[in-house]
Amino acid sequence: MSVVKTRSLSETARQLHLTQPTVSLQIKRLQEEVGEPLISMQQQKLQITEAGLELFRTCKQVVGHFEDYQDFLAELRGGERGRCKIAMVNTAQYILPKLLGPYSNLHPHVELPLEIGNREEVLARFERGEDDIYVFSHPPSLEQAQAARFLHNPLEFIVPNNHPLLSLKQVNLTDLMQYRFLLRENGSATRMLFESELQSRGLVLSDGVQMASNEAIRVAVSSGMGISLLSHHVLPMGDHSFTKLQVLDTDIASQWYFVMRTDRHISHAARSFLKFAQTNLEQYLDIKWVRNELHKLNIEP
Amino acid sequence: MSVVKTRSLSETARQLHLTQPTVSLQIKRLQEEVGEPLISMQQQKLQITEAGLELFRTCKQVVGHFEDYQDFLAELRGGERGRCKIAMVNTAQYILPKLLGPYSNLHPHVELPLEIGNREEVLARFERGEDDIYVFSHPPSLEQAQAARFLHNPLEFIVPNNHPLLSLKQVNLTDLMQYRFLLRENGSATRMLFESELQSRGLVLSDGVQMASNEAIRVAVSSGMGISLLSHHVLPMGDHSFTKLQVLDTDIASQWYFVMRTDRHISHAARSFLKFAQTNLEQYLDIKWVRNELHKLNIEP
DNA sequence: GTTATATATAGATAAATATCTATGGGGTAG
DNA sequence: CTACCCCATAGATATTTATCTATATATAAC
Repeated sequence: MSVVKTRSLSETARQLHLTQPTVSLQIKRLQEEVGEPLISMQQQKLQITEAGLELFRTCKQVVGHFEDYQDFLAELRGGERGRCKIAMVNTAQYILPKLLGPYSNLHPHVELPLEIGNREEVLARFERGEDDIYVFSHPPSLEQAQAARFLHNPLEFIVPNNHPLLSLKQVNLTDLMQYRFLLRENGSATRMLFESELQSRGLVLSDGVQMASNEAIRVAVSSGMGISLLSHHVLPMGDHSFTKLQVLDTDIASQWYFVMRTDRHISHAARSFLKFAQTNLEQYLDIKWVRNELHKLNIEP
Repeated sequence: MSVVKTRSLSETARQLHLTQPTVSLQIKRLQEEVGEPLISMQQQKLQITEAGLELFRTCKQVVGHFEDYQDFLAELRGGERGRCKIAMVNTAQYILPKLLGPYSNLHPHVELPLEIGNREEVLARFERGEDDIYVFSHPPSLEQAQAARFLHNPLEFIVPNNHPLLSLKQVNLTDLMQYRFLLRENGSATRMLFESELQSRGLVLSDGVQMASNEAIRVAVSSGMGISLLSHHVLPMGDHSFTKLQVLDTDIASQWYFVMRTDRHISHAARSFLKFAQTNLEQYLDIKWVRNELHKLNIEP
């Protein structure tokens, strides 16, 4: 490269802190490799041949490509580019987009593929290490898991409008047992939490119906099919097709956690997203429920 | 590269006839060099990371550029591309384009810079080795020169229309001596030839005027300024503003030669042009004058 | 549980590579 | 004509590189 600019082997050697024979030999070998003369002497001046010039152009382009790659790496490292795969349990899909949206606007080149499943499915993904970040209500207590709470998740009882319970002055958990309960499938965090509450108080449901999604349950309650317990964050603000029920002696709540594997490499994009979350949780989520413990995650490089 | 396709280090090793540790180590070192993980294991399957994929793309492009360069070299070697610098004496500029035109159409990517000068100038260029091919009437007899005749160059006497000589039944060289002769500068091949002819016959010109170009001489003769001796090839066919004079006892002619240096690398384009000339001289030049001795040049690689 | 397969690591080695110093030849400029 | 600058070549050497064998580890298949 330098030879093309200086048109002199000796000068090149000086610039590169090499000796002249070294440069001479390098050029000679390069010519043998190419099979064509790359330079020629003309009136004691070194000329670059056509083949030499074209090789020079080729090399410039190649160097350009590697520089582009370095730029790509820089963006990757800065968290401006890359991929951050997130797997979350169903309930979280109502709340996480409030964070993902602003983040995605700030880092448009970061891919954010989302996986949504029930607890069991997300757990399986975690065990296979398919994603960068997992969102659980009840993080697995495996040693490869590091978890940090970020949001309080209060559960609320909902009943159809005009339900008999609404006419009572005050309602206790026991009062609810006689009604048909609509619940998510076994293993769902909400259901686990509810059932353990019942068990610890020695209560038993008289009638339970299993439904596949939070929306299905909400709509079913609205149409009088039964009563249920749902995450506060799942209930649309302006929806009056059902009624929230205050149950005096009961306060069931869980937390949401960001979970990561300790034994897997943390992608720059994931690191970048978590940092963003750590500093912006309060801004994008209802500050009433925010529980920012993201510092517990080991996200520094 | 193969790793990206096979998604397996062992399989790659088999395909490349290497052992698995070799591939493993190579990838490891590549990752250390890049400073980012390029592959990752996921459920026992090898995944390529973003950084890895981007590097793969970069490498494909780089390989592409070198393949382009190989194509360039192939064209260069086939004489379809490159440069063939030709320096010729003034007189030759009337005849050589008849060869250069068809050749250039056949090989549009070959650059054909032409240098035109008087004998002295072209000789200087030859000595400095500035061009690939030289065209002389009287090739230098240096040992670094190899020359091959390709065209007979008869010289013709021209006189103004209605010149007294035209009324003579027959004209001898001696008859011309009393008239003013228009001649090219000293060192011109035509002049050299003419003067040596005069000298060998003990003749002396009474009056000579030196002019810089063949055209100037032709026009000057037409306008009655004197008489001259010019190459047959310089005289336009349909021009009747002057008259050719048959001189009985005199037949002056020279030859045109392609000349090359033996001590310089012959460019593929030059080789290609000379081959073209060798096989097509008769087609593009008046066959009456062609003297094809190009086989004397050592133009095989 | 045993076997097979995939990747990772350590240690050894032969080949290739990048250098250097020393020297020779050709040409230019005092 | 001599000193100087340029490039070319030869010989020596130290480092780097590519590669192997042997072995360990983890997972999947039987």
